[in-house]
Amino acid sequence: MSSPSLIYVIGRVEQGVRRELRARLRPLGLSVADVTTLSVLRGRAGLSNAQLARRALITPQSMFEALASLEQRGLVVRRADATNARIMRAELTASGRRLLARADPLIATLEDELLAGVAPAQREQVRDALLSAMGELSARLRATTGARRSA
Amino acid sequence: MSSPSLIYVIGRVEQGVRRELRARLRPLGLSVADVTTLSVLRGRAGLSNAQLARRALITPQSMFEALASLEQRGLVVRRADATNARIMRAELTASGRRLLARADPLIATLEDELLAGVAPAQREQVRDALLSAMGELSARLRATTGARRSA
DNA sequence: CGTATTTCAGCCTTACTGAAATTG
DNA sequence: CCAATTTCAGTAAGGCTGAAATAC
Repeated sequence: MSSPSLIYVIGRVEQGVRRELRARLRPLGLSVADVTTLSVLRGRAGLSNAQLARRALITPQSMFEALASLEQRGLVVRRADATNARIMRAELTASGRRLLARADPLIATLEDELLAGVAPAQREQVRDALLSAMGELSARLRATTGARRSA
Repeated sequence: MSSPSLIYVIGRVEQGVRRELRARLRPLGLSVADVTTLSVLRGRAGLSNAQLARRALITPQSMFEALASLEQRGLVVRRADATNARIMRAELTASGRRLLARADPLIATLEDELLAGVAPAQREQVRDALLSAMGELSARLRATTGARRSA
């Protein structure tokens, strides 16, 4: 295989990342999906389930399950929106914030190990390229789902 | 979120890629895992289950399931190795090769769409960086599993 | 005997589709 | 009535651990 497709390489890397992450987060009692959701909420407190789903590029049904689990464990609280009683806005609890803070260095370490052989300037380019791809995918998801407003 | 971790971005992109791929491959009756395995076998006929697993960065148990399904559908054949009757070497059948050929353009198209906003020179760098990361992960997997010989 | 491979069995994570209820 | 959100229920994809049998 002289030139494996980028799609293939991304898949393999993510697979390995997921495995490593899973193993390292287990002692904290956190799954990969947990940390993803908590991280988004830290950057953007008060997002609704639907908004979170759009951000994470998954369906609202899937995000609902992740959120429910986090709420049950007291890592997240959800309160009805002031003007729309149907919308539940979520944010981190103090304990959710603390737990996520303990996960941060584990993730940073893994990232360093992963990119050990990549120059810093290249790392920037990789992130930019992937962010661009994420934008494409996000547009595509919105198109098929019918959602029109972004978070 | 001004600077999302690369780990996070890779996860989101792969998530979206997987969703798109799944939808586009469904008409062919192929899963993402199917195509991954078939692609590896096209490049390297005669790999054993254990070798395939190491290449794909998954456990031999997981690869076994994927292979069994492919064999059942006649897309792959497996024959005992000449010198070691325990080892089953796999390769594509004619129909497996044909089906994979029909999947190729779908994947290429998705890749183009994904990288629409990324310059060709940058694409190279992205692939190189991810290949480097894959190497790190591969070494890590081998370390914990105890496998020593590469495919 | 030790090691690698294959294989079986059970389970977990994570996401999906479909559909219903609520709210603005 | 329509649109968006939340939520429940069932299902699928994909991978994991543990353990047994086989072959060298």
